[in-house]
Parts: sequence; C-alpha cells; structure tokens
Amino acid sequence: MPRKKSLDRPGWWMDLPDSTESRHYLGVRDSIAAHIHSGDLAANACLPSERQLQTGTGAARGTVRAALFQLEAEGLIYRKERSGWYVSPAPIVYNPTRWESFISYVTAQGRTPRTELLSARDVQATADCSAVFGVKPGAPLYELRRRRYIDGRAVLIETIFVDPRLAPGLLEHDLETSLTEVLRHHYGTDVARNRIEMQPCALTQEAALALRVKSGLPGLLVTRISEDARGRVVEYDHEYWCHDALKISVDIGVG
Amino acid sequence: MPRKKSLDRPGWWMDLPDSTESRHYLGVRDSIAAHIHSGDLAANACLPSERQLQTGTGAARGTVRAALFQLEAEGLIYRKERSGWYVSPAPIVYNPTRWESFISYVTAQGRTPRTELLSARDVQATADCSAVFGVKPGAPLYELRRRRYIDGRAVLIETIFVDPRLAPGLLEHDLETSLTEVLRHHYGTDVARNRIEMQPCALTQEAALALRVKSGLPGLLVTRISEDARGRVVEYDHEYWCHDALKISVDIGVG
DNA sequence: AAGTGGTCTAGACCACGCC
DNA sequence: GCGTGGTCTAGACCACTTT
Repeated sequence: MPRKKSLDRPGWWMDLPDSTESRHYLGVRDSIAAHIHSGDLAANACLPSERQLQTGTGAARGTVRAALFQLEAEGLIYRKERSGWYVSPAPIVYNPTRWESFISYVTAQGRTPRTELLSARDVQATADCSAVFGVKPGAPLYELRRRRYIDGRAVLIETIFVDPRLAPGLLEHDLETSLTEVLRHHYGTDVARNRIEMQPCALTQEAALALRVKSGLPGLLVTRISEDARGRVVEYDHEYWCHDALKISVDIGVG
Repeated sequence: MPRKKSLDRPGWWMDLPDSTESRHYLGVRDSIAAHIHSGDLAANACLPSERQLQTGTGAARGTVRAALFQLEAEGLIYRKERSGWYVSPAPIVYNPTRWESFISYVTAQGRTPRTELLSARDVQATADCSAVFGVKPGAPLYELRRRRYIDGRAVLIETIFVDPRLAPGLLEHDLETSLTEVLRHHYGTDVARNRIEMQPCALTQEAALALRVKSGLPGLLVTRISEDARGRVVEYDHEYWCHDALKISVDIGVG
C-alpha cells in the first residue's frame, strides 16, 4: 500500500500506523481507543468523520464503521444521528437502594443534570398499570414523560405513572425539577420500598426518537415500583438509558 | 444443533413479503421477529443461514446481517461463532440482594445450570485485589475461573478471588458445584453484605473466547464483593454475562 | 449548500464448526 | 470438505444536521 500523503494540515487520524493492524476493523478500533485513553480526545469531543478516518487508515468505510460500532458497544463512544461520533464521558453511578433524586446524585458526582418535561396528562390505567397499582383497568392515573440530560447530553427518557389519590393535583406543580422532592414536600410521601428491574435492551423507536439517536441502539431499561410504608404504590417508572451513561452500584445486607 | 435442511418446499423465510418493507433491514428484522413471537421458532432454535434469508428477502447479505445485529442487540437472538444464529430463551432473573447460588436460582426458574471449572490456582494479589482485600500487593490469593451454562448454553464466565486465610485448602474441594455451599459448609462462612456493580460492556477478548462467541459482543459485567459479618472480604468476583441471558431484579427497603 | 451519518448493493476471500 | 458466519472492498444514493 502506498504511503498516504499528508495534506495541508493532517489531524492525528492521518498518523495511524500503516501496518496490517490499522487496516482491519479491530486495528482501527485500537488506534481510536488509544487516542481516547491517551487523552488526545477529551470527553464529548467529536471524532473525525468516517470518511476522514478512511483516509487515515486506507480501509473501506464499512470497515471504519465496524470499528465505530465496536467502540460504541464498549461504551467508549456515542453518536448523534447524522451529526457525528463523540467520546463518552465516565458513566453516572446509580444506586437503586437509595431514594435519591436524579438531580442530587448527578450533581453529587460533579456533573450537571437537566430535566425536560415532554408531557403530563391524565390517562386511564392499562392492564400493566392496573396490576401494579391494584386498580381497575381504566382507573385514572397521571402520566409524565420526561427527558433528562447530563452535561447537555440527553441520556435517558422516562415515563412515570402516579396514583392521583396519593398526589391530587400533581400536574400543577413544577415537574421539571425533582419529582421525589415534590412528592416529599407537597404530599408528605416517603418511599419505604423499591422494586427495580434492569435489563439490557435495544432502545425502542419512541425512546430513540426522543433521545435523538438511532433506533435500536443498545440501552438499559430500568423499571421501578416505589411503595410507601403502607404498601401503596407511589410511582411506577420506566427509564430508557443510553447504555454507556450508566453504572449500577448496589450495597446491601443479604439474607 | 441440527439445521433445518432445504426441502422440496421452501421454508418460512421464503414466504417473507416481497414489499419494500422486507427488503430493508428493519423490514427483515420485523419478519424474523414476527416468526419468533408467533412461536414458529422456539427458544434455542436455529435460524436459516444468512444466505437463505437473502433468497427469502431479495436483500444483500449485508442488509440481512444488519437485521440480525439489530435482533441481537434487542436480546431476541444470539449466535455461536461460525455455527449460526439462535433464538434467545427468556432471561434468568438475578437478585443480587440474596446470597443464593447460581445453581439454586437457575434451578428455581425451571432451567438447567452447569458449571465448568476452567482453572484454580494460587496467585499473588494485584493492585486491584490488594485494595479490595486490604492486603499487600503480592499477598497470596486463590483464583478460580469458571464457565457457567444454562440449558447447555454458555452464558457467563467468571473470575473469583478468595482470601486463603478465610478458606484454607479451598482448591481441594469440588469447585464445579456451588462455591457458596462450599464456603458455608466447610468454612462456616456466611455473607452479610454484598457490594455489587453492574455495567453494560463489550465482552473482552478473553471472555468472548471462553464463551465461544465473537469478541466485542454486548455483555454485562457484574462485579461483586462479598463480606462476612466482621467485614472481611469473602469473595471478589467478576462475571461477564451474555447480555440477553440476564435480568436483574432488586427488591429493597430504601433509606 | 455542504457535509455527515444511514443504508444498500454485489461481489470476494477467509477461518472455523461440523460432519 | 462443505457450509457457516466473519471480514472486507468500492462503489452508490438518501435523509438529515449543520453552517
């Protein structure tokens, strides 16, 4: 293979080794990963375009993309649709054993949270919800849909159901702050028990759209049922997370 | 696993609709997903080969593979390297709040567990291990590497470190059964606290090799530090799971 | 309007699992 | 030894984001 010639101002990706290693997708992967780990590419930095990476490696675009998919699966990079590939920052640690708000645990980790309310409305309980809340199908519920950001990146989309009997008039409060705090301060609600399920998934089309990412990207689905001390369901929550943004940590006594 | 042979009559994949929908990768995905949900394809059944799927859809092989990757990310199918694509069975539910053995919770869910000991040896504590166990780097530890199966499929590979002071002569026991049971019965050890971290990841080359899957496949890394009532570290465990095989369920009082 | 990623085609060769 | 998936090439056009 002829040596690639430097252009007017070559970026680091022009200097990738010409060896067999960098021509194949794992070699390309390793080159990019090395630049990320070395700090050449900071968190949230944008990678060169796929076509630029081609010129640096001599590989076909499909090969470059295979390398990028690999890095994405590893949680090292993420993408914004039709905009580019970016370096993933460190994941947020989430501890489901604490009834702590998104805002407080993100802030405590030195990151900047933001919440956007997508919709807030009265709905009728589906079969799923009626089983959780122990009400008849069709019974009234509040449904909130929110998008949450860390350092400006949308990382999670959630749908929350709340029983209006426990929080009448909930929709009149500010729902772009902490729901935890609203429930605590305005309704005196405290959570005594959490039932949480977590499962790797592909982002649903709806979640992907809301997160402005490609549908089918790897994600993590967290569902949470919170109960108060009397066993009443306070919140029923579905959260779709970008898989690279989250790390779960549990610390508990066992039985 | 026997692959369906070509018959005089075409298989179901020949009957995929000819519309635009089935020519593109999401259409191909939907067709296959429909056959899985309908029950035409049972759990652990082998899909037609990629080239057979091509003839059924008229799509290029790359398009068929994009559909298969999508289904894989969704946890609907898995692959065995160079053997084929298979339908994923329901995931195993793992509850980290209980000190329960793999064997017991898999059995309780009507599935068949198996454990294979890959290696068992004396090692010296690395920096990582020494921090966890509170010993000097280089201090003696036992290291176990095991591969675990559910219904004959390898779904997880684990590396366990144990402090020999808490379980002298551990390596002389049968380590293909439950380590939990060995520690409990032979050493009187009981676990009082678990610290667990879970993070979506790509399977390391080593883990992928041991699971006989392609390196870089999506996985879930579970690390667990178990302590006894006196705060001594009993086990330090790293588990790499196939991401479609596992679902985490936590049920706890909150504080 | 330009540049990006998203999708797709139609080939090819290889390494490995399985028989 | 055959069929499988794994990898790679070298194009092409499209939809969307960004400027």
